[in-house]
Amino acid sequence: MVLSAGKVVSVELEPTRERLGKTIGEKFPGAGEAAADRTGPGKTLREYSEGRILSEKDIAALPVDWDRISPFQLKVLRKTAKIPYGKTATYGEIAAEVGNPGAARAVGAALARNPWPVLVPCHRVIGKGGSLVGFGKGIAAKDALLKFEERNLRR
DNA sequence: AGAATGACGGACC
DNA sequence: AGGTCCGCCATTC
Repeated sequence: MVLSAGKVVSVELEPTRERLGKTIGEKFPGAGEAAADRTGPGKTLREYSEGRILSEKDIAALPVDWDRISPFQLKVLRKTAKIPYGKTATYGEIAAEVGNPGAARAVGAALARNPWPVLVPCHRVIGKGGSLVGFGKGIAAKDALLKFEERNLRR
């Protein structure tokens, strides 16, 4: 996870120092790393990984730099943030909900550049009919995240 | 300004 | 089920 001016700028599923360094250096000069902070986004991400069921409120509470993204992507991310833990929505549904029915493909493009994967639960957006379509870290990772959430809900 | 680019979706085979 | 083709839409170069 990378913070810039106290706001979440990037989240890595399996961060390596090389990747973080690359992200920080190339995309967000001046940003700092907050992988293990005890409060704020780092804490939220850690709790998620430990199985805590995050609510929409938890996501909304993140000090996210909403200015860095386009108006359309902003709408898509906000709508995505409302998908309940363990539930899923389709690209087409998100498109319709942000007022651009038919822009399913564009929704995919917007989510593909989600600066805060996992925290803004883009892994809960799937293809119509339940197909898992793509995911930045791979279909397997997407599947794993959904299974992970199902398990936690059943506990 | 125009063309290329996808984490879509629907039609068809 | 799986593969191709094509129309869509926001973004990027």
